Amino acid sequence: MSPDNKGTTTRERLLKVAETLFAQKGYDAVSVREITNAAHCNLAAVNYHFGNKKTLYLHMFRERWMSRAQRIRACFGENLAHCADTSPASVIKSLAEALIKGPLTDEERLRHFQLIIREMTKPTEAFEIVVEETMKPSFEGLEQLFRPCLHEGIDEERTLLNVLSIFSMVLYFNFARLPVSKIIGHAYDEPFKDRLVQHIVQFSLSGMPLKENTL
Amino acid sequence: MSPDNKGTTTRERLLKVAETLFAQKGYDAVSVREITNAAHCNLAAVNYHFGNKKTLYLHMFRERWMSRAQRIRACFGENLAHCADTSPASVIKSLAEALIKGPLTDEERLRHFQLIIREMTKPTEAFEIVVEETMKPSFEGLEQLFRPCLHEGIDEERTLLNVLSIFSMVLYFNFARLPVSKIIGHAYDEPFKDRLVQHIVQFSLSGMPLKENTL
DNA sequence: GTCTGTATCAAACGAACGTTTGAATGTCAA
DNA sequence: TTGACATTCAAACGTTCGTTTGATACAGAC
Repeated sequence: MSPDNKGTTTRERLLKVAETLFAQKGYDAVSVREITNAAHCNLAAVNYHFGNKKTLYLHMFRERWMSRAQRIRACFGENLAHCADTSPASVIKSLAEALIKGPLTDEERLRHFQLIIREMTKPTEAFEIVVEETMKPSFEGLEQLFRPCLHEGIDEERTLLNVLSIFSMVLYFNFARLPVSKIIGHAYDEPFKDRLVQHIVQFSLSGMPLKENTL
Repeated sequence: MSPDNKGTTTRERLLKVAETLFAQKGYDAVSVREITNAAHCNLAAVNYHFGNKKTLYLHMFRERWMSRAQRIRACFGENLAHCADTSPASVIKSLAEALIKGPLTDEERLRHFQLIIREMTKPTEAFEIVVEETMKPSFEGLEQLFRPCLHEGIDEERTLLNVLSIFSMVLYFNFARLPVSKIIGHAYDEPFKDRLVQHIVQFSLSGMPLKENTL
């Protein structure tokens, strides 16, 4: 047994290994044999604990991905609570920091966004759950936070477009590390993440049609 | 033979069908049999014309994807030429229109961005080519167009981050149609695309640290 | 001890995969 | 008409896939 497998059940190891492999390679490119080998268990374990490969994937998404999304949302809430106000500047900064520097390790964050990108590109049953339980509530929450600070003429759709645009940047800078690194010419280190947060906050903030007295 | 296959060679049909299927399902999820059935030719045709499945994919990317990227770049150039100046407003508008309303049909555009997202998520040999021959030149060209209009203190990295942010929005709103449609509550019709272009231009423009006299 | 249920295992299942083969076509110059 | 070449075809190749099976090990209850 490798050291990171001590004290864990076969079920937990399967979920953990499956998440890493599915994120790296995609559902179809990962075989059950590859998963069970990496989890140091028998081939039949997937069928015993989860019924089949597809159900393993869905359980992984529900039990691991969703809880991580929850941790990010909680971190956003804490960040915002530490701010003096709920101005758009505070909201965007709290959001960008939660997503880019937040509670996840670099590896976790990479996996997290790889998985959701794969779901967006080729949706499974997991996608519906994510949209309804994570994305919609998040976006509507943000929309309500921003609304009082936007000009009265701005309708809901335009507000949502603003939120989606912020989200698109966060998503892109997280999952497209490879091309971004190649284009900017250096790695994704901590100082760069700081610059990234700063950039997203500044870029998004000035991109929004704010009233003048709301920073 | 279906009507859209008249007057085409087996090779061309294979490339076309392969592109659609690879974009929809991803490389691993598409079998050679599925491709050759859809192309109305024999199973062995892939091996005869391209050697193997992987080489078919690479040829498809080189011959079809790259040429489409070229068409988009050409459209951007034409859009910009029709403008009175090369101000950031003109550049961003020309870019957003080329990418969102440009020379591609809706289907082509969907496939185009699905394919590049797949390459970003799980790079193959095709990815290196795209970065070097399409993305880098495009981004550096945009960076040079923007540079004279930005404050002197802005270094190259921040300029690139601005360009990448614009790109991230375009990319997101093209490939993530499904979640976007669900969140905004209606389809991706022509009026919405107009609103999208308008939004991206306005959002990006005010997000950039421009000198005051450059619109 | 015996029984019961949980968990793991090696081995095999049929199906689908990418690829290869060799014969059967059609085409066109000699 | 013949020969050379390009293309298509049905059939089979060996491999890997997801899944199933039946035996085995081991716990705690009675």
